[in-house]
Amino acid sequence: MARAELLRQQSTHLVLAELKVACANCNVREICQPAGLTLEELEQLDTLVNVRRKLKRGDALYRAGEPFEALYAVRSGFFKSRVTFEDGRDQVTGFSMAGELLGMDGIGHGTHNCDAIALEDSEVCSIPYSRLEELSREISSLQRHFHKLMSREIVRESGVMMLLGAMRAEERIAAFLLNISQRLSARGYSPLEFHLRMTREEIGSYLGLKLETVSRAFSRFHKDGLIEVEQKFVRIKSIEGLKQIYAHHVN
Amino acid sequence: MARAELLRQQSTHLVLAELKVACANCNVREICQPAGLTLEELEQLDTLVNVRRKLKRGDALYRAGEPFEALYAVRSGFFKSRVTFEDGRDQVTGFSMAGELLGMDGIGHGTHNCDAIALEDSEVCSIPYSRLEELSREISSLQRHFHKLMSREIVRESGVMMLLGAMRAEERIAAFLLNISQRLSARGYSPLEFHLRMTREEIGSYLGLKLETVSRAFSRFHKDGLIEVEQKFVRIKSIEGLKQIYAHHVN
DNA sequence: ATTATGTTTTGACATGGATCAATTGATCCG
DNA sequence: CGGATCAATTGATCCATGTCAAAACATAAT
Repeated sequence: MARAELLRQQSTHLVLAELKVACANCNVREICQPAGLTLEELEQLDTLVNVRRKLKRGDALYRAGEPFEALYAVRSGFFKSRVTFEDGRDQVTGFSMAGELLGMDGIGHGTHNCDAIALEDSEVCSIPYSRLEELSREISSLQRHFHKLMSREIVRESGVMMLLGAMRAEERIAAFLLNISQRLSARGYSPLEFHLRMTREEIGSYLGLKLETVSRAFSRFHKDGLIEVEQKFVRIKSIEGLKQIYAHHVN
Repeated sequence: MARAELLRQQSTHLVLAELKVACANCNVREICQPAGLTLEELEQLDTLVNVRRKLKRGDALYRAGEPFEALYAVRSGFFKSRVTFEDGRDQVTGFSMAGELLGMDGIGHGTHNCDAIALEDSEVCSIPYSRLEELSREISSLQRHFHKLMSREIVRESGVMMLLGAMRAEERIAAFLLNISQRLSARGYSPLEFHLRMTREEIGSYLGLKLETVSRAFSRFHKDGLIEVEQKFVRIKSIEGLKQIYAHHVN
């Protein structure tokens, strides 16, 4: 065996070993590690999640139109997804934080349908889609898990349609804050204090509102004692108060 | 073998035979029959799509909260999907016509997330989900096909988010008409003349508008010579004109 | 057929959120 | 450090769409 080949193999083994350790310790296991895997299956999984990628704030993980090859598990950081219209208008379609899966829009037509932009320095694990297909034919719990993630994305989006189609400005913004709070909480962060990674304009785009309206709602909530805001830092003073904003509204 | 058991088997065979014929002639093959299947695989597929169900106008195919068991291929007819809010407000999240797949929202949490209501007498084939999982582990083209359908649902919904979040009333309605036209066309119907199966109110709910706004837009389009409308019947006089309504708008 | 119920159209008016504009405060960068 | 750029707040005004109401029309029920 040629010396170069030996070196390459060693280096590959090193990388795999590192990853194995990394995956075992990964704090965002919920994506790549469905429950009830055998040891053998776990080792196969190590061959699935194979490449890490670091992004700086503002970098695109992928862009609309690029060929689709992999899904991405967010390990750390924060992303927005955005679709752009022919005439230049765009719409933020979602925000993704650590532990969430990105890129499922690309499967249907083989090219990405939206841009995924890092809102802070971030790190993702890429999951080559063809390998995921193979493995999920062999490991039924992986298959089931993956289907659930896709379906939940569908459900998430109908929730946003509800926001956009049937709620008024302050309701949307209260729902938005509660949603962020709940997702952070599910990942072990404080549900009551957090830094928003996106601008008022990006929140507005996501919610179908102008940035001024978002800002005014924040001020209003502050005046009513529901939150404290200082730039991107938010402290929720009354979860219940926020919930009432839209629970309360009659028809 | 007991006589009853014999009878049951015969009857099962009969049903399967009927279905085989039906599936082979089915005009909405795009859901259940990915390209490139072997004969053997085709026979397996016959065991997948096993039950037909007829619905009258107004019937629910399923309702939010019901346990999820199957996906449904619309064979004929027309459905709306609808999510309902705690306080009673609801939002139409989509319309489904023959050849489209319904129910993918249920996979993620094991219960349906929305109601699917027949807007006219309709017929569906049900596809038990557990069987689909099994089969798509064996037939990779079926697996791939199913993943594409789910992904396209995600993409469809981001398109609706775009409508709701970034477009004005007349743009939304022009886009809606063009979308219906294009889907009918893809299924061999006239793209220029069709019956809307839903009310102005349902269109409005889907588009985040009030029924009066929908009605006024139709009148406006008629006045401008873009369409003819008579109740639920629509004739498109100028596809280009409709396209310009939103292509035209500058930021 | 006749009545009852639901759907659509159209007008008059109200309003929530957009737009325009000015100021202040952050953050980046040479 | 100092200027430049970007983000956020707040006020004043406007307008697209919602709301309310009435009439015409369509469909279903008796």
